[in-house]
Amino acid sequence: MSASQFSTKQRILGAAEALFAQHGFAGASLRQVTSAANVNLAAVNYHFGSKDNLIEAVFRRRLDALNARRHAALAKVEANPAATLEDALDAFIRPALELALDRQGGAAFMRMLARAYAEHDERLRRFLSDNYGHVLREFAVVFHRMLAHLGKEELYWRLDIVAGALTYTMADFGLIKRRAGTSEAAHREYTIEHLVRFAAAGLRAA
Amino acid sequence: MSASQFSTKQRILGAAEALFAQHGFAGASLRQVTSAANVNLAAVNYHFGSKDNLIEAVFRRRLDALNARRHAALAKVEANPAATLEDALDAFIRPALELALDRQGGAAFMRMLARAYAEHDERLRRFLSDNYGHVLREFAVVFHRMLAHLGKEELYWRLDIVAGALTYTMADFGLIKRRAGTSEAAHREYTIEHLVRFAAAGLRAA
DNA sequence: CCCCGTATCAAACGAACGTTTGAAGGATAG
DNA sequence: CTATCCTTCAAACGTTCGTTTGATACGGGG
Repeated sequence: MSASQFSTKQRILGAAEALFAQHGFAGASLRQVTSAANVNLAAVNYHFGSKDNLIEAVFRRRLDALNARRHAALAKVEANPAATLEDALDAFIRPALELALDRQGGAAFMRMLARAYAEHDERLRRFLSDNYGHVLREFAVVFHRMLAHLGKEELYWRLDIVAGALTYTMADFGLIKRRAGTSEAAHREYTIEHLVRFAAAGLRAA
Repeated sequence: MSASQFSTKQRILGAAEALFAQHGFAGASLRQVTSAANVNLAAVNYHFGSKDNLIEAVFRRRLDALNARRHAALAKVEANPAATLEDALDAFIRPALELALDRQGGAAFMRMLARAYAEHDERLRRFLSDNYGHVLREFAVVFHRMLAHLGKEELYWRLDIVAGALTYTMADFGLIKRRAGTSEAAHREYTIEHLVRFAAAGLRAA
């Protein structure tokens, strides 16, 4: 049979991620997911309990690592007295972009994340805020220190735009083919550099 | 009865817009829509033919006017030899923000638009591109002239970010309460000015 | 008056949904 | 070998979905 080397749980998570990215949480059915994962329909409820729990598990699988890497990168920025706004933005962007460009469904995950961001679903927002909000708040503190000339209201409003722009853009990156003749590493650095410059210009604008 | 002053068709369009914004196209059912609109379930298929046609009608009702206003504003920019990048961005942003801040469901429409943008649905993309893409291409030409120092690839990529950021942000504006003591007009101008400056800084960044 | 096109209605259609059930497999420990 | 636990399976549960149907009411033009 075509069952892959991965466990039932992992196959479900991978298929769900891809289908949620493509059709949304309401639009992708458990029958589509289990069929794509080559597992029985009942396996979802056996391993995850419910569709909602499956959705949370799909987030958790990637966000635990992403959040940890962002946190570590930000800690290095905070330890460096000469760190710039660009360094802080790099700490935010680089882990996400590396995830978006990996070969194991990371691109699908970023598209799913962008959809979730746009959905404004209250249950999902609370889940994300409760489990991963603290790192984002750490970033907000650092940005506040680096952009002290902006009022708190003005800063939050700009961070909102930047976060939205970055989420949108990185979600698209898995889809954009890179320029011919460039290595993946070069493509990643090129992209990060431009995203950082773009975001920094917007945040600093008088 | 509580039937409003509007026709059955208009009541369906209004209810669908609000519910699509909140729950998405797959997540909002025709039973929810017709119940909120106080019309019979069969009215949707009678007046619009299908759910997909209803979705297109909801877009058409707002986008015809929005696109026309953007086109007119851009024509003024093109007629003015001294026009700046900020003027062109204003022509793009102002009509959308006025729509987002109107009192007749415009905020819901912008949220719906942002969701559609994030969904990457092929059918919907083709519908939007076929019906409203020509004005966006006109904007691209103007931006290309005003940012001649950027390569074509670089320009498109930045426009992509800016369009995403603006879509996201304007979708949120209907939800953000304005600062106390400011008139709606002042709030709108304040917002437009900052969005324009933010976008211009990102587009021009070296 | 009757007719006819428009509009609304309750009711039902088959299909697809998330979830549950109970039996069958398959590995491991005693 | 038997007993036990974890996993998988086909089948069915009740609900909700988009859509269709046929009857009913309404409103001018012949």
